[in-house]
Amino acid sequence: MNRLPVAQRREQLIEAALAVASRDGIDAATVRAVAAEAGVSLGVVHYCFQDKAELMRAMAHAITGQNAAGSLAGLAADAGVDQVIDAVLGGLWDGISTHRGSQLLSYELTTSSLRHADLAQVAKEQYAGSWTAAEQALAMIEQAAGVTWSVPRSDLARVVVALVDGYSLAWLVDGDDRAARDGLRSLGGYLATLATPAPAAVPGRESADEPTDQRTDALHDGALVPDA
Amino acid sequence: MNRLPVAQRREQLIEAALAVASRDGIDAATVRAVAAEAGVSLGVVHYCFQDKAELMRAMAHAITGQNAAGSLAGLAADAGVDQVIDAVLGGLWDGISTHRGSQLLSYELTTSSLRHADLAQVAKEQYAGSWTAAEQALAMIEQAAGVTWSVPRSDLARVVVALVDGYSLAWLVDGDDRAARDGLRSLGGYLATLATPAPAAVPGRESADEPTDQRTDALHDGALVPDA
DNA sequence: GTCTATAGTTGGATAGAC
DNA sequence: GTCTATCCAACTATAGAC
Repeated sequence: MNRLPVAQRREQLIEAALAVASRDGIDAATVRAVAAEAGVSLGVVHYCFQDKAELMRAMAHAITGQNAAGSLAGLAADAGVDQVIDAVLGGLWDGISTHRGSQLLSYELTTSSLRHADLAQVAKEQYAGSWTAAEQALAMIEQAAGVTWSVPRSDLARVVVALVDGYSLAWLVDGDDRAARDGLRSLGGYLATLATPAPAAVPGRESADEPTDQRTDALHDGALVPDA
Repeated sequence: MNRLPVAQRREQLIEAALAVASRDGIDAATVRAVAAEAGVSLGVVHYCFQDKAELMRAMAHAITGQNAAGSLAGLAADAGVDQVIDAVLGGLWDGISTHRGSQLLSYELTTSSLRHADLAQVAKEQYAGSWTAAEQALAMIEQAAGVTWSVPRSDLARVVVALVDGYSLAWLVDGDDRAARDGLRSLGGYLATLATPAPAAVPGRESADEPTDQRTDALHDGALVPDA
């Protein structure tokens, strides 16, 4: 009915594809189903996208974009390292657990990408995006809490992404939100373990405690495992 | 050609399904493709399995079984905790990295299971199996190295599985075997952190070092992040 | 028990009217 | 730009000959 410019139509179709795929799975996101969801006819989709793979790539690009955006928001004012870390990880998990379908779709996209040459770039972009986002989050923690990491940020980012992936998968399977949250709090405790007061950034703050004791305490508090 | 008893024919078809799905992906494992791989005609598959879902369930059961079996083997004689842990994790990773297709198929099965009611049990069985296998591996480490964990085994198992999953996914995407191995060695260092000498098992061994210092040293050595 | 043949769907892609 | 109609391929599943 409505006559729209192609670019706008594309956005509408990508949105529809995301809706269908998040709700019913990647296999259900057929060209027909996407067209129906958007309320347009089959031909329109093929007019806007060369083939189905291009639609899937566009959809993947959209979902990784919103994932990256999600983890950026909501960082409180400067507080203790533990509080800042917990806030970031908590916000990250809220974003994940309130979008179960999207999260599952992300993994479906990853595995699909690893099988089909058409989508080869998708998985690489997903993880490049995740690692970058994790590094940025770590950088924000540094800035907000006035600390630096005793380990390269890129290595730390890889651990965080791996553990979040692992807990997300487990949560998708057994739905145990508590276990995931406890696991992430433990990861937070472990991260605090690796934070040391920044040398010059915030003067008049480095007098209280030396890093080494802080580490040991944080380890006992939570480390990577839920409190016994 | 050959006339086989049904049970044997089923095994052959399951094997064929695993071959196709590991090589070309779960979507390529159609009834037709499995029949062709096994060298039988289409009707035979429907004679042995009620429908495709039953074949997929059987295939999933087979792959989780061999995964569990894989992590059991190869545990050296008693040595230091670090050596035993590294041996177990190393063996685990060898099993994963030499079967890329199977590993990817496992994740495809998980996501498929989470979408299709027909396969609802598959993912639950996968993770029940993984967690159990991890707990058993942890128990074997306890026995072989003469230690106990300062944290519930079930919690520890969940961390191990999550991290292995996360690193496996990342490795499937970027193929960085080094990063995965380093990450797992770090996990090993972290696990050693939580191991304390067993109270009564091996007498004449608890005199040297008290647990607390051991923890701190292990943390500095490796923890969860590759050595800087 | 095994095969061929075929029914019945579904999905990707295109042609051509409007 | 949009829609209808259609082609073609691939899939699951079954029926029936041998």
